[in-house]
Amino acid sequence: MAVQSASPLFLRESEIRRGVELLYFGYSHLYRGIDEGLARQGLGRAHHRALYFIARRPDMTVSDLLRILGITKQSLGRVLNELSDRGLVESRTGREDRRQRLLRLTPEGATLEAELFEALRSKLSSAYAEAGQGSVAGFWTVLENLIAPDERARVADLQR
Amino acid sequence: MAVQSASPLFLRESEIRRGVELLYFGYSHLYRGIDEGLARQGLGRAHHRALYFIARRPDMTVSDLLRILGITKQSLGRVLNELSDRGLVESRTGREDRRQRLLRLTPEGATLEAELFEALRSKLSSAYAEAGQGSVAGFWTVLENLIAPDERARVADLQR
DNA sequence: CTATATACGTCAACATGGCTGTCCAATCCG
DNA sequence: CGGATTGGACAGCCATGTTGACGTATATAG
Repeated sequence: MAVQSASPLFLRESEIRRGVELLYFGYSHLYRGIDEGLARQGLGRAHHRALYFIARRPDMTVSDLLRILGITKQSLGRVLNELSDRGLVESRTGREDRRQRLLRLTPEGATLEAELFEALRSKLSSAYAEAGQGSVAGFWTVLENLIAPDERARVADLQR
Repeated sequence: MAVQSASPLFLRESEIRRGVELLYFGYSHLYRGIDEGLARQGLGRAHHRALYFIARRPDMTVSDLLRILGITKQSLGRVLNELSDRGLVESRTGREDRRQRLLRLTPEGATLEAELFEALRSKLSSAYAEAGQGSVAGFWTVLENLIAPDERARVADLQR
């Protein structure tokens, strides 16, 4: 076996590990700033995820949010109760189907979400700017292909 | 205000939200398969991260691993104890500095890590293949720029 | 109208994996 | 020698996920 041979297998593994590591550290870095803002409100990342998607799709139903987050009803229930206790989220009964609860941010919730989003925005937009538009397109393409086909529709649906 | 105007601000926010969402769902999907293999051993993601980096850099010291993972000594201690109880990781005393413990996978640990890596590899490599080489380069570039400058050196150091 | 399915909420118990604070032993180095 | 560093350990707490079991309101099919 050749020492450090540039075999396809070796190259492939190295490329994969690079992707794994960049995703891990990039993801970690993106959320590092958020945690501080959340802690000031006594909230955690789970609350942020709910706030984020409710901001993104006002009047989303509970079950839609459950499907997006991929957690159990009980876990989400706790989070939504805490958010509504703090007056950040409110829900109204659905007009067509009165079993549904349509979720919305209150003005206070919208303000908090905007503040947290700003932390994400500043980090991602400077990464976009330094990388250039072509790289951003590649970044999106790889990630889209990483998502399971059956989930892709749900994710794409979020962007209009 | 024009309906759906292509204002720079609107475009920027939409591009940022797209990145946030793709990162979240892509990252989630990448690790979904891993959890099952880990559960069979009674291990969690925290164990996998330790296994992964020890595999990547054999003879890494405990404090190097702490810096990479960004967790506390106590949290890592629990994980390392569980891994060494199961015979997956072993440590030897450093040659130069005898206070250091150099971490290594046992053959069993290496086998498990390889099996878990295979799950990552199959998902990421098919995303790479579908996206194409140009997109992969962009994917790497954006993520590298997303990592804080002071962390970049540590991450780059992992890839040789 | 009745039966069944769905959407949502809730109680209880438990696991994982972070955290803080504190203390200690071995070792290195000036 | 004495202070700094590396690593390990004990105790307790918190956030956020899990299962399982139930209950209520509403929709919908037969």
